[in-house]
Amino acid sequence: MMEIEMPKMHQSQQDMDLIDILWRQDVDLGAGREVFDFSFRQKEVELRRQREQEEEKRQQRLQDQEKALLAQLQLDEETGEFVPRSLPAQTNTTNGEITQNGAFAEHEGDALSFDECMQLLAETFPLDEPAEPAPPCLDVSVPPSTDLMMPANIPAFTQNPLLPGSLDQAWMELLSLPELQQCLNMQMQDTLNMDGFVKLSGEAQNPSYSQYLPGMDHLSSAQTEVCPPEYINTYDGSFSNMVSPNLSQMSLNVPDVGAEFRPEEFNELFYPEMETKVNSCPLTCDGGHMVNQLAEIANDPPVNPMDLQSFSPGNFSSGKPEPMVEFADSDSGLSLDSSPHTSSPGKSLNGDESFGFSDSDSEEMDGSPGSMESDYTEIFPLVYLTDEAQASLSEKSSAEQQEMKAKNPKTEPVEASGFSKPPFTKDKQKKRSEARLSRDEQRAKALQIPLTVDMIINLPVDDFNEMMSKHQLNEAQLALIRDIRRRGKNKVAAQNCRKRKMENIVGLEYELDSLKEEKERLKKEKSERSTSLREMKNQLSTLYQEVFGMLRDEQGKPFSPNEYSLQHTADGTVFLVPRLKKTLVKNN
DNA sequence: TGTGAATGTCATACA
DNA sequence: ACTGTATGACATTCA
Repeated sequence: MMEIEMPKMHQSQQDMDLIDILWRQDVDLGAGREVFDFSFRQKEVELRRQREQEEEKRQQRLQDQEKALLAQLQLDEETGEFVPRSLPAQTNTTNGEITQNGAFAEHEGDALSFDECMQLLAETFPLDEPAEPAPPCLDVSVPPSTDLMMPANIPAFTQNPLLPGSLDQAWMELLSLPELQQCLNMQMQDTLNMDGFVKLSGEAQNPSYSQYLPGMDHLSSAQTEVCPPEYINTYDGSFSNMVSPNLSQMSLNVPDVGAEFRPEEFNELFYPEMETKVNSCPLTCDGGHMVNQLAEIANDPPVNPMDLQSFSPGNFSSGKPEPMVEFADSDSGLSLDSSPHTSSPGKSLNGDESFGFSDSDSEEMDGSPGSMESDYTEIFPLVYLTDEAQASLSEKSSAEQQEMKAKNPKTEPVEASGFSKPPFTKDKQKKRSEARLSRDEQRAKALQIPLTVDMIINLPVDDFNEMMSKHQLNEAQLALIRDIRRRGKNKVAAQNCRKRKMENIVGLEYELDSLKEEKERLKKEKSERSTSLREMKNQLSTLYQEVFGMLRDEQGKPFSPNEYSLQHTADGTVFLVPRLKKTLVKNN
């Protein structure tokens, strides 16, 4: 339903992002999404003009870019993972292609500008270019249909991270992919040829990205191969500036915008298409035809699924063995609670959930079988983004993907070298905590919260409030910040609590041991005293008998023990007391 | 596959 | 009323 994305232009990027989020969340906005996009066409015109101007500049840069491309291709040859791809016949049209085109054609205004872009691209980057020695991505074994499908998907992911400044370069990167070029050409043709569009079915509108992710991975890895790390790195920092929630998911449209384009313009121009394409892809996959192809791609030896990690410019979480989960998440706008792993659906009160960033959602991500969220978050340390990011749902996924991607280059080499070795298995426990933290960071980034999680959690109340007042934050952002702060503090509190509990336990155990020792000591002392007392009594008895035996009466006779007894006073004086008399005395 | 440990998160009470 | 802290309970992940 929401898959048929209407052209979305914004009064402000933030507003539109919010609208987009709500839209994805099926929140009733009371009006069609296009209502919010009225400025789109106007901007499109502006973009068109700007593009023309920028075209010249881009032409100039073309040669340099081609050089870079060649270098990248060289890298591919070194890896040996990629086999030169034979360009599939453009006439080869798959369901997915049609769907994409249809979806693409859905937006009349967009279609026009896009056509121009495509033409421009075609002119700028002839198909024969990519036909260079080491066509990057796809293995020869990959079916042509796959090529058709994949370019639409992958390029978008790689594209996202591009910085405005390096956009043209990144674009060249993308263009270096034969599949992409083909796809672009096909789409252009289709766009020109197809007046109508294929209305997406419900299925299509509720895509299961997992189906084509393998292919994505494939391309991603290819892309990785193509792009030198340093080259990739150039995109990471600024990617946030131009990131559109959909961009991360979208496939190919990005490219033809001139390098001079500002990120906003870029997004505005292509966002609708991107989104449409994203949605359309699943439909294609649903068609079943593509599924097999994708499966083939996934199984394609040259490309290791984990190569995605190397996927640089911060788009995708492709590092995940099972991209499906990630997409499910990114797809959260479509079906947040659909996941069976949702720990507590509808539990969130803070609004995260409504934006697909709810805890439950996160849990879903983590908990999903095969989900590597925590793992890849570990691998891809958080990068704090600027304010320009979007607040849309898909944005979140894109943000995560970006992070993952950004981190990928680091882990990539190892994993790439050892395919058999399962990734993300080292220091998981340690990484896990990091991943947890980064999850909130991801949320914060997704909602373009201008504060770091660390700041949010650790700032004193006054400083925190001051910081909050410095930024204009919407409801969702405020809610998320509150949750992050609450969770962060509670996390620390829980850690302290457990620490104290353990300390208490240790202390009690120590005290118990001490008391046991004391008890033993006292028992031993008691025993000793008893022994001593017994000895003293014996000595006293002996002395008594000795003394008593020495006593004699007037007649020289010994006293009878039955009639007399010895008693002594406190001063040591001893008396011989008759027992009867003593008894009488006692009685008295 | 079951289990315990570690950790995060939530709910709640309290200061 | 709001915020922070403490803690029990539960969930998740991993070895």
